Amino acid sequence: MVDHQYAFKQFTDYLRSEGKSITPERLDILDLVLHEKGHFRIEDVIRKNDRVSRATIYRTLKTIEDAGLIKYIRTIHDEKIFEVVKEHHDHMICEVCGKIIEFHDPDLESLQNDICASRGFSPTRHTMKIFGICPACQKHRSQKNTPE
Amino acid sequence: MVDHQYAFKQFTDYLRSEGKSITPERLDILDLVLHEKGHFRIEDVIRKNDRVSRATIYRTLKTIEDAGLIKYIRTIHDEKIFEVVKEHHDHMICEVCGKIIEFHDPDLESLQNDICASRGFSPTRHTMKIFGICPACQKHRSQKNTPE
DNA sequence: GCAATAATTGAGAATCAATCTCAATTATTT
DNA sequence: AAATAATTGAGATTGATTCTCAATTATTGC
Repeated sequence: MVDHQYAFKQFTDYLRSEGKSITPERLDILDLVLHEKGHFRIEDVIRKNDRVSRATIYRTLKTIEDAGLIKYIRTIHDEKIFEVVKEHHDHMICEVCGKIIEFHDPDLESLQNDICASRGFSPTRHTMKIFGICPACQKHRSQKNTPE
Repeated sequence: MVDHQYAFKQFTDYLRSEGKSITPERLDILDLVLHEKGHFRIEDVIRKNDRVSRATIYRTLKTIEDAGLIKYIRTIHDEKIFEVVKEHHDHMICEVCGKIIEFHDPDLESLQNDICASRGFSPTRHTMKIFGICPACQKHRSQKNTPE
């Protein structure tokens, strides 16, 4: 879980450092976003909020993203899915049910650094997505295919 | 480089297996795509082709993608960039000049399989993008920042 | 090869997410 | 509290992509 108070401080610090105003709209959207469980879409934010305009929601999500508090990934169907940034992690995406599983592997991180170093590339960040079938969907499948 | 003749066979086989027609439009687009050097955008195909309609280009690129001959990645600016599928590889993307560097690392592949196995996830494919600064842009930067 | 059938194409309309415009409003600065 | 600067909202606009459907072309069965 993310510390809301800390996130708000990070956000307001960011806004001040950029000479941007601290507005109720921006704080409302951040609050809404922090209360989202896991992953959410822009339309979720638009639907759940009856006060802030669509344009401001788009603008504000970009601002929150610039502040480093949220980021998005793309599903197989090219949908933008946002999430609150916690510690760095990568994603497994189930092709059957769409479930997004987060994982982190230190070996993967160091291997990536090695790969970059050997090619003179200076990495700032990366994304890795593994598509496949999650454990639950594997079970369903084998049940379906196994006659009794 | 990709063997064009083999690619055409793979494409026509795919079309037949799906009950789809083999049309000059489809073959033209595949031919154009195979002649693209490296990475290309849909608008490149639209511009370079004066015969086939925009709608058919969109439809056909999707068909060629379904046939497994091309795929796309997203840049930092969310642009769709297509490429002809060769052996599997991942990407480094320069945040300064936009250059796309392909790489392949067997250790990375086996590590991914290990990670999936330990979580009961059955992988079908993955994408990995490392964002950062390419060797050439690093050189430019250090030159700029170094007074003479 | 030829008719019957099925699939594809093109032109432009439609859609959809995202962005822009600009006057009205609100936050910040002094 | 006034002056200044930034933001907001409503709706228009954009731009990429998809859809529609009549006309065209490919495939199938003889």
